[in-house]
Amino acid sequence: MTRAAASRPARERLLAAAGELFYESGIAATSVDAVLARAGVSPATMYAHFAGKDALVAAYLEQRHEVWRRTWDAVLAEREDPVERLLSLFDAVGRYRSHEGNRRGCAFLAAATELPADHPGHRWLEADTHLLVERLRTLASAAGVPDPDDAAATLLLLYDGALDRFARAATTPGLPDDDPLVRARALAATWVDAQLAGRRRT
Amino acid sequence: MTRAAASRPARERLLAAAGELFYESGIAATSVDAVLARAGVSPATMYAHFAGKDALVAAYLEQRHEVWRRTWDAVLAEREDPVERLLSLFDAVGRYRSHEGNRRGCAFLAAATELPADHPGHRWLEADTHLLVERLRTLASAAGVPDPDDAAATLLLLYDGALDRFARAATTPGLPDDDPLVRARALAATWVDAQLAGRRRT
DNA sequence: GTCTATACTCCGATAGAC
DNA sequence: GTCTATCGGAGTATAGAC
Repeated sequence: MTRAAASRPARERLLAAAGELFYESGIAATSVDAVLARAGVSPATMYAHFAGKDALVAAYLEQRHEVWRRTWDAVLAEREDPVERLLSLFDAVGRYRSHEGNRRGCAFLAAATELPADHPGHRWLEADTHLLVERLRTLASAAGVPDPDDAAATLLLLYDGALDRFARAATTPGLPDDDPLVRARALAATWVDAQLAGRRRT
Repeated sequence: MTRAAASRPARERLLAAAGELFYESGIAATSVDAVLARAGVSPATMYAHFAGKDALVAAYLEQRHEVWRRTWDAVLAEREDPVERLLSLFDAVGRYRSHEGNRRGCAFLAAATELPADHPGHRWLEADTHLLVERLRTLASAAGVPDPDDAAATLLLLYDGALDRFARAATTPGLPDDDPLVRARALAATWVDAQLAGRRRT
């Protein structure tokens, strides 16, 4: 019984296995063999679907990017208040994490430290940052924040901080257990309120 | 001319080479051979000083931890105002980065995503978090912040966020160029002021 | 499309001389 | 303490049959 359930197509099983192993153990530390074993796929089949490990890594990152984007879309679709829409970033992270079962930090930031500069997967790291900055800028503008660029930079800082705290908690269990997302969201809300109050006074 | 200047002892050259390569290219992606080549040291010499790659990695992390701690110590020694001492974290990061020439993010968080849970270097990742939390808690208490645990958690979040923005900037150059440390420090200062104002009113 | 078996490179670590 | 030379194993990728 070395094979996984072969009901789903091989490509799908490979991506699922890669998603778990790359995220849990790191990309460089995960061998192709390990992915093959978990997916229950032979080497030749994998190389029929992906040009090599680099291509598999890129597909893994693309998959995460798409799921994350759709998760945020879904949360946004539930919000009407402009400020709530701006702060939806933190709610979307919470939903993404609970849905995907992510215990560690941000897969894209982890990949950024592991991949060489010319790796094909780099495209998705840039796409992640681009999505965050552009969307935050647009939402901040719609919410009436005076300086949308400034708002995007501030919320991105709080977002990164919250995700890194998850990574820290994974290595050092003895930390205070409060939810970094709640903290980051609260700080963001306070900051946005101050910005809007400043605008009203001006 | 494949050898580096052999003036310094081999162990020192190995640590210097490891410090550059592990940080720039990642730990798992850096082979022992690459470290040996840059240090101008033969394999046998390295294994006379370090039990293996894991031990070299642990020594690399210990070295970074010590330098970082001393840098923060030096900045703290220059500050007398309790609030300035609490915020010195961000100034210390700035000095550490300019001194060490770090263009990427936090070496400890990067290592946390790369190293398996039982790696000997894990001790220094915990030491890093422990130093941050304990020191921030003590400094916050001295500054008269009502809830020192809360303050430590908030400043740690801003600290992590700033460091991650550096990692992001390394992968996506098209971002707004402002200094994340300045932003994080400003947010921290505002938060601390609000805490102190709240205490005075209470 | 998928498998078994294998080629070949690179890595981490060691043996033994000086 | 330091070197040269090399071993054993793991890793990525391919060949060829079904």
